[in-house]
Amino acid sequence: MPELPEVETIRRDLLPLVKGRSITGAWVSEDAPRLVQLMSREEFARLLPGHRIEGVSRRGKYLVFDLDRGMQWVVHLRMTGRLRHSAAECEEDPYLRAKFSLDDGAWLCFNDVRKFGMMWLVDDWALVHAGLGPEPLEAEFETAAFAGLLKRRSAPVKALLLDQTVLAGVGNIYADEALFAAGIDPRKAGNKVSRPKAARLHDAIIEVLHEALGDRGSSFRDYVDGQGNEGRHQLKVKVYQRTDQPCYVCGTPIRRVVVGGRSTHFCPKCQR
DNA sequence: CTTATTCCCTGATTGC
DNA sequence: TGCAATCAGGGAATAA
Repeated sequence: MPELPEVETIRRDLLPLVKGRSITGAWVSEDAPRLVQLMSREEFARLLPGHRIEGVSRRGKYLVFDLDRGMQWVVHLRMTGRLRHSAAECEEDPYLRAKFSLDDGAWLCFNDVRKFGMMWLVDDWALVHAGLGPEPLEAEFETAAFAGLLKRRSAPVKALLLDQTVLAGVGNIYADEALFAAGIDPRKAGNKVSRPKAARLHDAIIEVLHEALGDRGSSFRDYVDGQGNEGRHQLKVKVYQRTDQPCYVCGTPIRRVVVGGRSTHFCPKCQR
């Protein structure tokens, strides 16, 4: 489940390894019919080689390879996608959905068990991410605007944190963790969250994402970084997937409910 | 416009 | 132990 900290870790890993490299070959498995968006996988594999990678950036959970001639190669890992740098050919793997050779002999290997991952080759990637909300770790994520947005919505605050148009990059793990840190019941309607609580949630989101980034992300199931190594933050979560285990603050068993169609973990005593 | 639900996909987990 | 049902979840599509 790569969210902002995981995608950012991959970006930082890959940047020095691929910057300045040219793509010499591309292969997409015919068993991944939905991987390439907006064009056929054949066209994608034909058009990508020859491009030079000038940088690697990120927007929300989207990883973006900035190419020459104004093109962008955009990757979304969704649930189980992994994008790894390999000094040699990608190893044999039944879930390898695509691979890309570079001009220094290295490869980028895209592995995705559940085939939810997506890629685009575009010349105006704003079209792909149109409507994404602010970047939570940038100054554009403002307390007042965030609190105002919550005030205008009646959906559960947890569902709003998962809405990428509200803010970009938060998924199920960090939504639960931020709500715990702010002491807010995830089921509470956005417009019932007080201004001070909304401000606290705003700060908690930033803090939780920063901490997870420092731990190179959370590896609960499938996530690995750009070199194939696990993160460490799964060892430090306070509520996510801790159903029935005691709250670290008050000892009350952590509860699991479904909010916005997603499993949600919270402390019924610390979060009201 | 909003919110809620379904779908995609397959390995891991749970229940009998 | 075996096998079917359920779970996991990001985001698009659909329904209301």
